[in-house]
Amino acid sequence: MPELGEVEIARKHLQSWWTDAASTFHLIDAKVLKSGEPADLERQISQTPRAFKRRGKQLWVEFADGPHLAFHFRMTGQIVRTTSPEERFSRIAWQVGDSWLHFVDPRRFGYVEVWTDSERDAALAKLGPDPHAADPKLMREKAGARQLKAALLDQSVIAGVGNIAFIEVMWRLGLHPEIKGSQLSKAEWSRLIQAFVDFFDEVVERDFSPEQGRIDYVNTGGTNPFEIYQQDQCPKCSGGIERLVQGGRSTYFCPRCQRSGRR
DNA sequence: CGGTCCTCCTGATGGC
DNA sequence: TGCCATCAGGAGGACC
Repeated sequence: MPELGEVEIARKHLQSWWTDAASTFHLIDAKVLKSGEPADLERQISQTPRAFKRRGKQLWVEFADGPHLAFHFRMTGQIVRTTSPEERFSRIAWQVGDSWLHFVDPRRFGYVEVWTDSERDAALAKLGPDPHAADPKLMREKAGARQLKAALLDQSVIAGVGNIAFIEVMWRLGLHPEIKGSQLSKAEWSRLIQAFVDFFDEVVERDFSPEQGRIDYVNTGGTNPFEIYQQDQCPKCSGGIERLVQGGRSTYFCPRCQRSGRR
């Protein structure tokens, strides 16, 4: 799944579900293995994991010995636990005890990589800090003259923010979505960063359950738990939500409640 | 540098 | 019912 909160939930799920070496392994769609050989993947997945780690939307698993396994979910990837080796859109399946774990990804934008230590370090070097570790002064510099949306979705500036988090947080702070980073003071940058920390904490608090086998949002027939994203009416003023497109991505916002920084 | 468009892929949804 | 357009949580690259 997509943003920091859902990836953190996937990390916690793997941690509670993948407690032993896999006994059976199926690489159902070899295309999802972006780097490394199928044999490398099978060898690692058949070991007992030592640590489950995450930065932003990047998840990886470390083992006592050998390379690491990295997961990136992009738009529609997620980790699912079932009792069957058959699962719709499963690209990789492995059996742990009585459970089957699946890397499920209908659109196949997501991928898995086998990482050496130096490959891991190189991948992480391209990512900015998680929101809780972000420095407002540095953030403001790295945002440059761009619109906030472009800067915040740039994973090298801050890691983990996606389209939904951007939309929800801008509404919470009353900021117009077309505002530029340079229009915000350092104090306002601090509030912005804290709002992302709060938003992602709430997602994990609301949606993580060790027993729950999957998460379904908006586009998969599930519910929409968000206040502005793909909504019609503003919860604050009851006015209509509007939609605009920035960099090819939809932005939903309330033109009455989000006037701050309006151009 | 910044903005826009396209691409990867497969589905759900709504209009006609 | 069928057909077509549009949109979808991400991100990299081409191009102006």
